[in-house]
Formats: sequence, C-alpha cells, structure tokens
Amino acid sequence: MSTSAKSYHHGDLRAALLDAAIESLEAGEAFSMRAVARRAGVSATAPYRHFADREALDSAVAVEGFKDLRADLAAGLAAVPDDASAAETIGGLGVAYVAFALRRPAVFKLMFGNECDEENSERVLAAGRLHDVLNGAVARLFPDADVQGLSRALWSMAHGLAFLHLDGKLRPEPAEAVAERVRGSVAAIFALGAVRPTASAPR
Amino acid sequence: MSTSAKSYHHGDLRAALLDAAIESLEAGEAFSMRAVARRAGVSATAPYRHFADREALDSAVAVEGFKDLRADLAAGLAAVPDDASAAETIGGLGVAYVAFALRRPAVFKLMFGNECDEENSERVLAAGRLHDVLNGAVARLFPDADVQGLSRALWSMAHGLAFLHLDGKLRPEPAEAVAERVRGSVAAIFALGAVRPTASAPR
DNA sequence: TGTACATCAGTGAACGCGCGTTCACTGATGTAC
DNA sequence: TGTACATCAGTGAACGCGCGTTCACTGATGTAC
Repeated sequence: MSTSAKSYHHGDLRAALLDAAIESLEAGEAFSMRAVARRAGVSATAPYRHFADREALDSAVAVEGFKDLRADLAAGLAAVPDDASAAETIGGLGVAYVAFALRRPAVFKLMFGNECDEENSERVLAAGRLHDVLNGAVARLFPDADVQGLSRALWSMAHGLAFLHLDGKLRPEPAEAVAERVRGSVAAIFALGAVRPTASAPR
Repeated sequence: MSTSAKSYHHGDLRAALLDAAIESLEAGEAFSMRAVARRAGVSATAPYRHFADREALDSAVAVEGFKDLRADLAAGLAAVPDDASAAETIGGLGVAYVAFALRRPAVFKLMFGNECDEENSERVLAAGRLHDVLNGAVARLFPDADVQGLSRALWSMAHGLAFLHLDGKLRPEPAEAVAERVRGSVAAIFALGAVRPTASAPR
C-alpha cells in the first residue's frame, strides 16, 4: 500500500507499466503504448516519461521475459535428479523452454519474433545469458562433443517445438501431452545413433 | 500483354493481388489490404471483389507460400545423390527449409507466425502436405524408427533454426554459412548416439 | 452485323478507429534558507 | 518549524497517419435477339 494508489505521482510507474504490458500481452490484447497506459490507469502520454518510445518499452518487456525464461530454465535443470541420463536432462530443459512459451505466448513472441535491434545491448545481453544455461549443461554432459554445434541444434529443436505449438501446427494442449512430446523428440534424436538407417536409400 | 495493362477491367486481379502481396511482403513493407491494392495499381476497395476480408487475403498468401515451400523441399530432396547418407539427406531438406525462410522471411512468418484459423481447410491442407515430404523421407531412411516422433523432432529443429536466423539470434549471412550451420546441426544430433555422455553428471 | 440490356469488376468518397507522438500545462514533492 | 521556489511526474488536447470496411456509383463486357 506504500507506493500504490491514487496520488498524482505514482511512485513506481515504470515498473507498473512493465507489469501492465506483460499482463496486457498475456491477456491476448493488442500491445500498444496507449493500451499499456490505459491498463496502468494513467494518461496516454505518461509512459513517455519512462520510455523514449514504443520500441524502448518493447525491449524492456523482452528483457523482463528473458530473465524469467532464464530462471525457468535454471529451475528446470535443478529439478532433474543427479543420476538422470543426458537425454533426461536435456529433456527437462526442453520441457521448461516450451512450457514457458505456451504459458506466456505473447511475451515469448515479443522476445523472439521481432527483428532485434542489435543496438539495445541490455536486450542482447539478456538473450545471451539464456544461451549460457544450455551451453553449460551440454558442456557438462558431453565434454567431448562439439558443444557449440550440439547446443545450437538442441536449442533450435526446443525453439521449433515452441513455435510450432504456438502457431497451432502442433496441438498445444494439454500441457502434459506437450511435455511428453518434447521428451519424445529428445528421445528420438538420442536414439538416432542406435537406429540403423537403411544402408543405401531405396529408389 | 494479353491480360495486362490499363483497361478498366483488370483481367486477373486476384492473381495480381496475390503477387503484389508477396512482393510487398518481400520488400519488407507493411502488409495491408490497402498497401496491396496500391501496389497492384488498383483502388483500395477493389480487392474486396476477390477476398472477403483481410484474413482471406492473408490465408491465400499463406497457401501460396506453403506450395512454394513444398516445391523447394521436394527439389532439395531430389538434389541429394542416391548414395547419400541419411544425415546428408536430412541435411539437404533442412537446408532447403531454412533457405526458403531466409529468402522470403515475411512470407515465412506469415505462414507460421500466425494463429492459424483451423477453419480455413485449404490452408490447413497445404500445411499438411509439407509434412508428407518429410515424413516420407524419414520413413524411407529409418523404417524401424518412430517415424512420427523423429520427423517431428527434425522438423522442429529446422523450424527453430529458421526462426532463430530470422530473428537475428543467429547471424543470417552469408547463405552458405547458414547452410553449413544447418548441416552441422544435423550432423551433431546424428553423432549424439556415438558420443559417450559422462556416465553420471558431475556435481 | 447491330442494338438493348443484364452482369459484373473496379471506383472514390466516406465512416470510425486506434495508434504514436508533440506540446504547453498543472499539481505534488523536496530542498534551501 | 515555516515559507519560496525549483524540479519533476503526470495531464489532456491536439496533430496526422494508415487502416479495414461500407456504400452508391460507373464503366466495360458479353449475351440474346
């Protein structure tokens, strides 16, 4: 109640605007400077006191999202038992990644489905930190592999699964079925080396 | 010259509008009913003679895109030598997929980065036909594998690579470097079975 | 071949909308004395 | 403690914009006789 409520000065409008933006996105509403101000209960021009323009707000929301996703990944990794196989560990990360995308689809799309202005260093940095979590896990699990290449391949798969679910190319419900699908995909590629391809492709 | 030019009646405005829409997207311009009409050299309301509303035009463009992508995938597959390994074959498909996405980014995003109205059967069908190409190849290469699961995993990886390049998370140039990256990712997961993970994860 | 007329494709003015952004402003806060 | 004033956060009217869509229309085409 300290910083809340209805004085002329808001207290922490910047944070409130970020919250409003995220809420607005998650409610599936259109994302606009005005809509966010409206939701925060403030005049249409107040946000300009805190964000230079629409793109600045945009990027700030994305940074928020990257932090949250990183936390989810770290939690997902921590939840994997110590004696888990590599496939189970990677699967756990993948499930966390896709779950985030489905729980917060609009934020996820804003984070990724956007030409990223390489200028915004904070944003680039936050995205980079994501990478570290996966790279670390891969390096630990496969010290002898091409870590760079492998972790790119795995990230891509998770990212693809996330987007295909978001865009309705794969049914996004129920959540447990999705998780199963993600684990299945990981399992399928871990099994690849074992499956004998037909020696020479017929026809 | 037969159906072209400047008579009051256009000849084949529907096709011209689709072309204009695709050109407009590829030029990186905003995509709108009015912009497309403008580019086609026609009044803002003329498109309504051929498309019920904005969404109908949208879907028609997506269908066009799905057909083109399917053709690219088939060509990519055909270009793979008969004695190629499974990894090379899958790699060829992946390269074709990602190359399409980078060559026609806006169309690709329109095809995928869009809640798909499951109503539009033509659109759903066109998307489904994509799947068939990959499924066919996987079934032929890995008759004993879980075709469904494996082909989903591979599709996801290609899709993820495409989007990560589009959104600038991976440098999208030059094209040959991208292709190499795609082949590398495929190789990395094909090598997965061979790499020995650390028996039990340290720490 | 020539005329009358129905059909249909494209026009252009107009609507209401929400947007991003500017500007001069006003009300609250906090600091100097 | 009390007053004067600078600072700063939020206001509200206003701008110009492009959008999707409607409507009554007009010009070209093709068919019937």
